[in-house]
Amino acid sequence: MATGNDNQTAARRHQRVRRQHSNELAQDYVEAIYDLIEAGQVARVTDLQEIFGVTHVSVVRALQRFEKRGLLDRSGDGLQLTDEGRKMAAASAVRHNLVVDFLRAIGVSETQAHADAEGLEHHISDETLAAMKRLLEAKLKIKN
Amino acid sequence: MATGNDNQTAARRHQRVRRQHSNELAQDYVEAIYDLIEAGQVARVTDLQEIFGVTHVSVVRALQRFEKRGLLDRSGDGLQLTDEGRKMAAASAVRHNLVVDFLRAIGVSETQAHADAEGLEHHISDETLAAMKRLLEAKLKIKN
DNA sequence: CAAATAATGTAGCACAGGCTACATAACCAA
DNA sequence: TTGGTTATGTAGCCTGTGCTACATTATTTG
Repeated sequence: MATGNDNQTAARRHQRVRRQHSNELAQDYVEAIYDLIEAGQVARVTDLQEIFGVTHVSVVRALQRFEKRGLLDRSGDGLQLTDEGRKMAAASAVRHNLVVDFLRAIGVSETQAHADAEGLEHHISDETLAAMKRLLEAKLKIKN
Repeated sequence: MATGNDNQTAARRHQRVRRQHSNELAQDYVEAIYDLIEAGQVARVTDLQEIFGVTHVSVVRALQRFEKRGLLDRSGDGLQLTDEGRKMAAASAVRHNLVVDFLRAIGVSETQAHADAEGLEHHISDETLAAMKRLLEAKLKIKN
């Protein structure tokens, strides 16, 4: 076919998805920490444990990895993001919000839009994001 | 906010994403095997190794797990799907194709649509899928 | 036929990301 | 002050999903 469905192309696509997976948790963590700080709270292990629905042990282990990766700083009282962590969080937030808005715009319920966005946001290319943004703006224009 | 952003809700969303992840590989495998068989080929370890871009060892280990889960049968010459495996493959294929068509419809390139669909298809709820289908049909109507 | 190649398998390692069980430390309350 | 509760940490286990290294078997080819 003309769809680029040879094995090599498929392999590249699957490798990309695996790369995306290995970044998902980090993005979710920095985003959660970012949101907590934005809300004027001190970001703690306990908060993350509740947000992600895992034990505090899983949170601590993840935070250790992410600290090593230079995304955050656990030396002080609450969790702090590094510049890189904040950058990643901001990018994730933009992506996340755009996906939610887009899903809402095509008629998905608030609840489901938020739920789906959680999984989808990590697998959307810049090109697709741009397409969603275009459609979102076009749709808004129609509504006015 | 009214978006259901309390911790418990967030936890449920993240737990759902983790469940989706634990099924992704199985879905990708049965879909690949299904496609090979549909194309009149004998599905072999080698094919999957090329399609997924991993070593044959990773394929063999994955196949062992999926055989235990009752999704496929490795007793014969080529790989065969069980009824359950075939059912999963068919469902995945429908989802996958709809996502590709939808992305194409909103202006994403063929190449990128196929690439993104690979990651997205596992995280889309029935509700969102239905919304995409509606928009797809509406768009087609406009085009005619 | 003998040697190379392809296909498949096993052994054993690494890392991510879950978990329980157990140890502290700090704080709060009777 | 002593005894629970909360927050955080470590030790150590499991599973999934990658990997390399090393068989084995079948097929192909000089």
